[in-house]
Amino acid sequence: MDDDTGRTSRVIRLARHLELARRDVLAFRELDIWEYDVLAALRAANSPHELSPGALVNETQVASGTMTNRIDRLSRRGYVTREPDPADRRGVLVRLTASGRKKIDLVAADLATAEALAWQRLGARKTDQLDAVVQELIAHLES
Amino acid sequence: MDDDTGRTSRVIRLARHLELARRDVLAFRELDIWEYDVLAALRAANSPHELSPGALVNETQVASGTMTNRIDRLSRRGYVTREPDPADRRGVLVRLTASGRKKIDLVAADLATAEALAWQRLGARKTDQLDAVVQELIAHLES
DNA sequence: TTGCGATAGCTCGACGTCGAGATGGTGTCG
DNA sequence: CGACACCATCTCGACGTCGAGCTATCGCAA
Repeated sequence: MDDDTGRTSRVIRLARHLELARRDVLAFRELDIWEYDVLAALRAANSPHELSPGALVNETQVASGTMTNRIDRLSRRGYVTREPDPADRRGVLVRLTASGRKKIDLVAADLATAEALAWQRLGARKTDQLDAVVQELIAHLES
Repeated sequence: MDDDTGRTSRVIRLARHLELARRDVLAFRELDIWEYDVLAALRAANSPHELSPGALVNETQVASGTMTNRIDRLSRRGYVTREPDPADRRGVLVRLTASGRKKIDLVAADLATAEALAWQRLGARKTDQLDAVVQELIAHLES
């Protein structure tokens, strides 16, 4: 099988499996995938770990109304707060709380363990090949 | 970059790009991705090109109520019909119409052209490597 | 045959997402 | 300094999905 449509479909299907596996790992910590995505984006921002809703929209590829809703729910859970942006009064900065940071660090460790194990079975040679190809494709598609 | 969580995230992100690209190609023919998925599954079934709603649920990984809704809309569009299953009076067989078959063949050709072009840029060596890795992973994950 | 647990597909209320429009703020140009 | 085009975020109604529960049917066991 080397038809191009099939290959595209298989990559999409693989990603679906990976997301499902991720969902299962996160379920142990009572976290949804979208919560992980938002918290991980905030964690990656340095210092006070804060980003604007707009930046989070770009990172996670959802509509603006969806992000408003998600920030609301994360803040109800105590993982983030909405701070006024000192540099732009229209703006808001979503900031990771101490509790949110503890949470994301915990689940990130879980995920790292689980996924390291999964990738290990493929062997270093093949994961390297995969990395090279995937990164080249992403680099091209995001330019 | 060779951390395992990052690799997983990148594969998921790549799949998202591929789906978006697919969406754009299908948009020219006024077809949604979910419509393509259902019609393609039916097209792959041989002879009268029919499958039960349950089989379509398995193929496309959506909830049963969602599939009912999708079959309704596809049948309103004239692409499929609901036939009684002669072997089981509870059952239904969703059958591709002539119009539906024409449609799926057309868009499948579009997709093949577009994606052949895209993969070509990667080079045969790398696409082969990708195929090998992706197929091994899928085989493992689906067992 | 009759009883009954399993199964197929559908119904429908709850919920999340989308995205156009509203609101208030910014900053540039004459 | 106004005027105005642009921008960030939130609001809210329309829509699709989910999934538990329903009805009709199946098929096996007694």
